[in-house]
Amino acid sequence: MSSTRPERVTISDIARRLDISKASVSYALNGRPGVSAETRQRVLELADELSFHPSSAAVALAASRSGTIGIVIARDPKVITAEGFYMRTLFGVEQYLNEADGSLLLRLTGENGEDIDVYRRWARQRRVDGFILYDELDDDPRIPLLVSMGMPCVMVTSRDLDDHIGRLITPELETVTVLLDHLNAFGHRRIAHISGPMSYIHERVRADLLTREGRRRGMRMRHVEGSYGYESGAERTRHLLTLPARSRPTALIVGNDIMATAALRTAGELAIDVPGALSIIAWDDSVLCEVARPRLTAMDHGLMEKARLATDLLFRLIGGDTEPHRLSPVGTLLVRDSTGPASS
Amino acid sequence: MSSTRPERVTISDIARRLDISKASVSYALNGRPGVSAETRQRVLELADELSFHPSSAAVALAASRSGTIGIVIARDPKVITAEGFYMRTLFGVEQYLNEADGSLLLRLTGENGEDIDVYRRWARQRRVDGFILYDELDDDPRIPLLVSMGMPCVMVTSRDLDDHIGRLITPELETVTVLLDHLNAFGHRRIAHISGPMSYIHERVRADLLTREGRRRGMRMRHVEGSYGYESGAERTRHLLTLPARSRPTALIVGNDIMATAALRTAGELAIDVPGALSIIAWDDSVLCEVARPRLTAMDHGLMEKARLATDLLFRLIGGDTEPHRLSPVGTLLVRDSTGPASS
DNA sequence: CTGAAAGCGCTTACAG
DNA sequence: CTGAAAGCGCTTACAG
Repeated sequence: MSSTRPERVTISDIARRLDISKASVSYALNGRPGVSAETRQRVLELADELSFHPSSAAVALAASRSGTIGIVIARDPKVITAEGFYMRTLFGVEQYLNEADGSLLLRLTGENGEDIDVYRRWARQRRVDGFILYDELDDDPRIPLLVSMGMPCVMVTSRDLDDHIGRLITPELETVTVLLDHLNAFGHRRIAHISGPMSYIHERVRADLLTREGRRRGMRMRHVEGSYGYESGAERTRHLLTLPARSRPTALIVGNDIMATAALRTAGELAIDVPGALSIIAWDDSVLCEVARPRLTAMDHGLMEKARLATDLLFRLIGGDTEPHRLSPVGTLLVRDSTGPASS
Repeated sequence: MSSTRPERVTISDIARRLDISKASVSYALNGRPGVSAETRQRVLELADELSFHPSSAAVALAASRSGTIGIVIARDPKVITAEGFYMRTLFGVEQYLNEADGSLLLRLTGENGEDIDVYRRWARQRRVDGFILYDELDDDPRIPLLVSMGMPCVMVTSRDLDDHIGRLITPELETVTVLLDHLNAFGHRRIAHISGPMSYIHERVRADLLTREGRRRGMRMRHVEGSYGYESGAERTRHLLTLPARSRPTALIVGNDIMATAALRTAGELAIDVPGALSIIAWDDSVLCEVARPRLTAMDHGLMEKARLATDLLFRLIGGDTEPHRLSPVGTLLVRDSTGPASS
């Protein structure tokens, strides 16, 4: 490819040119004690001049840390590319990494459990220093696996469990409260929740809280499970909106932006006015929600900030911190045009 | 975090237990000649039993290849999270990587040129074996930088240049032909192109080809530059649709899905019927196009397949291949509801 | 504050 | 076919 020889600059080169030991160069470069201020200065200058960057492999091998974290996403490509959820999340992670000079090893697998092998391999290979985990499952197999290998990890989840992994916990009750209060103020009494797959802990937590808190407010709550996909959202909505008038919901809380968009379209096809005859809320905001007509009321969960917090927590754990749980901030309801007074 | 000691298994362990040399273990594991079939077999079995995975750092250091490729995306987070372009692309890369057992180091930077530092650092650190580059610029600074460091790279681009880096070239002429023929068949004579930033080579190539090929067909072509963002798409559309009737376009070719959605909305606001009075084509397909009403006619460029090809090409280059240019397949026009016969 | 040395876990000529 | 040995480029006790 290239005619120029890519001459590697190593700490040996720097040591030789400065006539000091490699150890001193290393100490100077890493800001460790053990060198005089003057020596440190000279090393830093020469390193800069030669635009020296340490071999990541050598550092990783010697110090047994790679400076990189891993994220493995096991989701249907179709949904994931449409949702924007993960892209925002990745951006948040990257913002942190850009400052901390860490890096991200990313793997997108299908949803057939191939992910677990990737975790095992990366951990064994010491390719990463730790993982951020999403989409917690019941008896999630990743947790015992990674714990047994001594791999630090942070689960971004809705459940607070004392299992000694890091957890960034989404305060779902607060979200549920915001949503229900919003609908309550509009006088809605019959509310349906179209969730994502109940195999995800966070969906179960949301469904449970929604049911409990809705009933506490005297609402009639109904829950149906969706898959996050467009078709599934459309189908569930059609089912709900063709129920007998007296049990038909006047408001829909929909698990993601795609299904919420589907719900909106389906209402349109059934000639049901939104928000006149039906209110719709999307659990996650995105361009889809902005661009829909009427624009969809949605929760902004501050995904980038959340991801940044998760990354920070993981780096602390890797650094030896022992306080692994943290609460992520409450989101904001973006009240747009798809919610209004109850009709019946 | 964990109470269990994560006992590393190394090739020394395997060598000791089998009473052979580390070299033999290495040869056996890597499928190299130099060991008897029987020894190889025993090594493989024991490795499997101990679920041995070589330290990636040690391999990288000794063999000076990391098995990972780098992608640095320098784009506005807002656009990137909405577009779905990159998420599809990443999925294509990952599909290849899942099979080739490679990995992806990903960095999302802003668009202020911070990316170049990341390229330099990763190359110097030998963190990656090569890069896939997107969004080629005029006199793109990444090319001389990476070439001078002997870093293999593949530019996914629209321009065929003989500069000895890998290039996966999109056949833009074919796309332009498909789009114009489609509009031509509907009798459109006045066509406007809302492009992305002209600083990108691919946008320039498209604008030039569109102008040339349109004129060759006797069409009146007009080009305006957008930013890929929603507002920009809306603003440009408003401008075009409020031109005097005789120069007002009857069809819009819009540089991405977001701006196309904006164009559709804006037409709606101006009470211009789509496709009755105006046809709209999106350059890139996405859920946004599917979900819009009317559904947007759009090009499906087979982004996943393209990304897979790019990754394959890069791996070949890393492996020493010397045929760095390749054509990516032509896309398909998804004819939906936003295009129809010209009105005037 | 500084240097000599061992070691991280592999790969790769080089001899047998 | 097999083994002993050097080396990849760092870090990190350990002595001075």
